[in-house]
Amino acid sequence: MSVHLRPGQALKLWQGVALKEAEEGKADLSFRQTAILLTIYLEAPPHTVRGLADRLNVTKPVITRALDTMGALKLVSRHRDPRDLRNVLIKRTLEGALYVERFGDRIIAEAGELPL
Amino acid sequence: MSVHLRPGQALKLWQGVALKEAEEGKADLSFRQTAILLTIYLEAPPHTVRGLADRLNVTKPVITRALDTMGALKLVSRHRDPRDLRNVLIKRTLEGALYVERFGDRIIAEAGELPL
DNA sequence: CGGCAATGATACGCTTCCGAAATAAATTTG
DNA sequence: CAAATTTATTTCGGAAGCGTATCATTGCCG
Repeated sequence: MSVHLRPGQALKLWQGVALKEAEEGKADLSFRQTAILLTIYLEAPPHTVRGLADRLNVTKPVITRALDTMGALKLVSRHRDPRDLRNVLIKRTLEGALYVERFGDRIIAEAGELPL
Repeated sequence: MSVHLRPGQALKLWQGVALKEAEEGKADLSFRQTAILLTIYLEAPPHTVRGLADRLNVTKPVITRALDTMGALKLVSRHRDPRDLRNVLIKRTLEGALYVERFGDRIIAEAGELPL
């Protein structure tokens, strides 16, 4: 049983989630920010500024700024790496985990309402 | 055959699309902008500023500004309604249609690569 | 030790975006 | 026709984002 989507379904799914997120969302994250957040929460640590910048093919200030805003929203946190003080390790937070979980639920709910 | 997603799959799907869009995307649209764009392209016209503002539960200047930037990207166009000159009708463009179509394809491609 | 590389943050000028309020134009209503 | 309503835009001060370039700190290695 693989995940099959027709074009109309895929776009409708995305629209539904974007609509709900835009309506009540505190965040209004961009594609970049969303990619950063989900990468932190879905891929294995450790996550560093450099690593995320390479992963996303963007410059380091982009990551720094995204971490600033997401940090203010308590979605992620930063800690200096004790083993190499140049590094900053990006850690997950309880709030961030809840946000991501709720986001996943929203996608699933939208998918379930798609016309067949 | 309904569209079923498990939490991990849903989030991985979103991450994959967001990653690709962030990597090579010219736009880096926010949730709001994405919702506006997809609503214009998926729902039946006519679309007006007021209508979109109500649909998204945001203020009108938000729509005006989004149309400014998306218009600059040629993703949508604006035309005065000849039957009521107060209204602005938002129309689809060729570029926008191609963008949305390509976006749908990207979602489908990501969905197809999801682990089962 | 001393120079060099690597890492993350910051500065700069600019663009975009925000919400709230004010404005401009067109239509409807009394 | 004048007044009130509707629609979209503009303005305001302020926040946040961008890319490029530069800094400060840390580690590495000869």
